Amino acid sequence: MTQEELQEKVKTIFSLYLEKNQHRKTPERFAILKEIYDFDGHFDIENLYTKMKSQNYRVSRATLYNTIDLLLSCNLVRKHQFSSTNSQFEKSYGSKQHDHIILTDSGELIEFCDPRIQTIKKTLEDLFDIEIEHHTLYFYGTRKKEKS
Amino acid sequence: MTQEELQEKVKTIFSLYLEKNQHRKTPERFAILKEIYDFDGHFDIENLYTKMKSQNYRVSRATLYNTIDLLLSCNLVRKHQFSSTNSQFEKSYGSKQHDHIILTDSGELIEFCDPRIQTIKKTLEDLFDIEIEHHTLYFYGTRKKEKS
DNA sequence: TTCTTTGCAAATGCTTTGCACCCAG
DNA sequence: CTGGGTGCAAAGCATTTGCAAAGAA
Repeated sequence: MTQEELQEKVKTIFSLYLEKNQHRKTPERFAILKEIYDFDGHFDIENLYTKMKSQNYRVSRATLYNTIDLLLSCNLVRKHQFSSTNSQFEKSYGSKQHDHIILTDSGELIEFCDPRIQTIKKTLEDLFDIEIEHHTLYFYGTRKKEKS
Repeated sequence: MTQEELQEKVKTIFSLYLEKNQHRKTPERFAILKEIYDFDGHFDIENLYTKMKSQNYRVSRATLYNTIDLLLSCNLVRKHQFSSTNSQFEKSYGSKQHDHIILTDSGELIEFCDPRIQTIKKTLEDLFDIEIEHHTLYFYGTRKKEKS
């Protein structure tokens, strides 16, 4: 899928979601979606605000928070709490489900996929008779020191 | 281990930690540790503050935050971010390592242990040549609806 | 005595809210 | 037209910081 096809795809998904939930299709909402999907990696509200302001969008933080909530609801965006200060986000459509390792000394972020997390999920669903919608898994560690 | 023995044990651990790191052994620090270990389940700073105030302790939120940081450093307390609003804590010594399921409809919290998380950890350590200190794993879900 | 730690209050910073105006339906 | 959505500024709230006083070493 090209970047352009991805943009079209998520625009359609968002559009259908808004329709279904009787929310209006404002240009702001689609502009924000586009900016998010133009960007790779993690971002926070301030990043996004600055990025859009520098491109001469007229947008407010309130609308960013607002729209991100909608995008979370239709699973086009994922939310993270790496630190307790602010929330981080990333686009989620078209990218593999993954979890994170945070290297606490450097702040570096590693993404990984491990199928065993799905088997744990299944076990828990059966064991507790629940339906699991999503999960968050973070490992915190450091690079191994070389032996001297 | 009785509750009393547990209290003695963690007091000793904390004491040694403070010594080793050249922090002072103030009565406030031990009072806070005691209150935390007297309590079962999760709590936040406000809970703890109210609880201690109602027992006529003279204590400030600043000191609570401060002391909790020390207790986190010596692994006597664990920190959680269930929501993005505030941090939750729980005592960690003498209780099995466990992870959490959050039932988003009721707010109910389930604790579980799954050894497979340790095998994932090992895999990652080898794969990325890192040392993992700890992790957080939360599953978010709902009780299964009965078929009607 | 010395200098860390304390309580208090003010400050900070992310997020939410109130409100008048705007515009999608 | 109408009511939901927007930008802006103010308010909220958890956490951090500054500072004078207290007290551990």
